[in-house]
Amino acid sequence: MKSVYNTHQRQELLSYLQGRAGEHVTAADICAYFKSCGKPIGTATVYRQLDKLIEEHLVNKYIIDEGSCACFEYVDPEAHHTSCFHCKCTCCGRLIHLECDELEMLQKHLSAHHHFQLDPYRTVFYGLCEDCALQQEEASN
Amino acid sequence: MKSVYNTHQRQELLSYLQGRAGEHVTAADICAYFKSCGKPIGTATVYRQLDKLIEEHLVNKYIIDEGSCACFEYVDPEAHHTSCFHCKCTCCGRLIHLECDELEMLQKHLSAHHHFQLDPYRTVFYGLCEDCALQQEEASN
DNA sequence: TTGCGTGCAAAGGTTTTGCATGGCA
DNA sequence: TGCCATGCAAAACCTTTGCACGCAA
Repeated sequence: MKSVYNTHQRQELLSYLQGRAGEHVTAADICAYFKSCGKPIGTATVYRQLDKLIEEHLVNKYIIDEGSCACFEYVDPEAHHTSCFHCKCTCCGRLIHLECDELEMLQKHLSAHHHFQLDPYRTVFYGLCEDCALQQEEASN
Repeated sequence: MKSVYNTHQRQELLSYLQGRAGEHVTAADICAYFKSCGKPIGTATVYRQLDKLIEEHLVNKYIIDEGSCACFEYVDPEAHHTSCFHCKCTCCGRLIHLECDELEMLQKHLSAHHHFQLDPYRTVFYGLCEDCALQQEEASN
């Protein structure tokens, strides 16, 4: 039986993440934010709290690229969970966040026809974002 | 105009990867292998060559878990028809090749509705293969 | 009071980079 | 010859861990 202490840091962190629901935040972002606020939170504490919030299903963790850092995102436990997918531009590094029914279809299709249970948290679509695709077109002309 | 030098190290590395097509290998594995052969290849060289092979679409990179190291795997360029997608089981590491019209639909959908040009070579679907999904179900019962 | 949480610093691991040398074309 | 590739070591990077102290319950 593990009790959860409602520390000042935990409250601040959770509140910050809730305020950015729908955005991706890195551990470094979080540390930088609280530092700039004049109420810094230790890096280790941020990671430890994030781990706990993940276990409580209040936060999701996304591994976009190895070598770069992980992204975290608040998930509203009340909201009925829609699958969230990510597109990463291999050119500019931009990360695009998608919630789309068609993509849930993909999930069902893979399950029904290919017996593969897609994990949207791990899966990242790589390609070119709109801007970079346009730039490459222009460059080739 | 970038030319590719066919160095001794590149040949050895490619040959090693081809011999393990269908398996996933880490950079550390590669270094250890060549060291044990008495013809060691520098770590930096391994990473640099892998990057090049990835750009040439001769090798795919897989990120199973953050914190652990990336996996690499040879992909037969002949086997690449129009659109070939890869599914990687995050449990057993199995790699599944998919050719499916529905997945081409996905590509078109992302392009049309999200202005994102999907790169099928880079993109890997992560999730559970049939066997591992069944095992996890049994385990939870 | 109990024991979990915090912060700092140091360690851990993989990957990247600088620079001089080596080798392919 | 010109340029790319290599190797070594050091740096960079994110993340985890050890330990003493602080603080919620």
